[in-house]
Amino acid sequence: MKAYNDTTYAILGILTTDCKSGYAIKQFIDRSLSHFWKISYGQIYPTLKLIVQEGLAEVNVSTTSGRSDRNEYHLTSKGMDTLKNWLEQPLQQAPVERNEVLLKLFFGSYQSPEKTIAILQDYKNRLEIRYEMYETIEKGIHQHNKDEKDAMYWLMTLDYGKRVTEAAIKWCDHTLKNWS
Amino acid sequence: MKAYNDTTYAILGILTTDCKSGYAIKQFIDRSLSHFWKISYGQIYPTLKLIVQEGLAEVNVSTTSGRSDRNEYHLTSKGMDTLKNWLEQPLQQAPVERNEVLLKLFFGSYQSPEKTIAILQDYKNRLEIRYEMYETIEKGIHQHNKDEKDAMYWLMTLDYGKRVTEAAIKWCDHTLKNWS
DNA sequence: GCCGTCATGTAAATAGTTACATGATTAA
DNA sequence: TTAATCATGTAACTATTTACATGACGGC
Repeated sequence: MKAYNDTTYAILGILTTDCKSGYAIKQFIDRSLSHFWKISYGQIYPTLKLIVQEGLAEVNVSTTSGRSDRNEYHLTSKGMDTLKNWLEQPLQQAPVERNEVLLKLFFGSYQSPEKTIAILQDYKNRLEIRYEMYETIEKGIHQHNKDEKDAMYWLMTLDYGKRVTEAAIKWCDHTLKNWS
Repeated sequence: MKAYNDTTYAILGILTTDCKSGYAIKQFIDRSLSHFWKISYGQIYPTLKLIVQEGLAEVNVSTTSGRSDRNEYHLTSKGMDTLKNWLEQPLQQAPVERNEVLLKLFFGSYQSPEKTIAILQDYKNRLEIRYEMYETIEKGIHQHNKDEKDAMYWLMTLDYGKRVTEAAIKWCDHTLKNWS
């Protein structure tokens, strides 16, 4: 079976929900997937074109009064098979997360401790904002998608985000404490 | 002050250690930086060329008997200033870590629970291997770089890796328990 | 009339990996 | 002599972001 990149599979997956247009996909990603996957329009539209070319989805124009026309993409059975096949494949080598904070900290001896502390404090603030965002998304799922069979899986990914973010916040606290 | 990409700053930072050639930089990254930053030769050599063009380092050929000639790069004061200036800059918007496991889990309802469990188990194994790698690097720093002023900072980045990985492992356990 | 949202798309630039090419030295 | 390590580099490809271009509709 032909292989595609993960971004293509992400879009195939989203097309199983009721997000069917490029615009709706972008919104879905920003609202529900953004803690572990981001895609820009510059990737979405060309990828949708590819998906149709490959026969993984069919497109039809939906005209709703009071709205711009939208292209609706519907998975074909070939598209669904392709998605399921990818789900079954073993994990690829995990790409290393590039962490700008750690990179700066690594060379911290060329900087005053005050500056390093400021960076850590800033990072901690960002992590806390992120944690709150996860909780907001979580509440949204509990309220609006409680019955959906997908909801449980979506909540698991959020739980991951919360746990890892919490550990990072604790590391900030611990590291900051070593200086005071 | 002119801006470069983070990979360029990473290389400038490494040139402050006693790794002075492209080959030595690659080894240093693979041994000490690989848990949060990876760079391939395809980036290192062109970037070193750029660094010299920009006057951030000077190159001279070192001939050691019984070794191939190696190009040694030495930071200029302009290079050192550029590094220090970057260290002081506030953090950029943190790029989202793309996580293939979470992406597959997100669409887990299109797969049998057994397959999902297998993916989580596989992920947990990888995380455990990664955790052990961190401990190995940590021991190496304790033994060989104890006196270096950088060592403390290097250990902090490893502590981050360990804490975050531990949290991810616990999430795997917790998520797997929900199915059994 | 203007702003926000809905909606689709492309071009150029940037970033990064992979595969390839080359060649010296050393130890088994 | 052959494999491993040291050493440098490029070309092609893949991935991705950013900035731009366009336009409709609804509400203030």
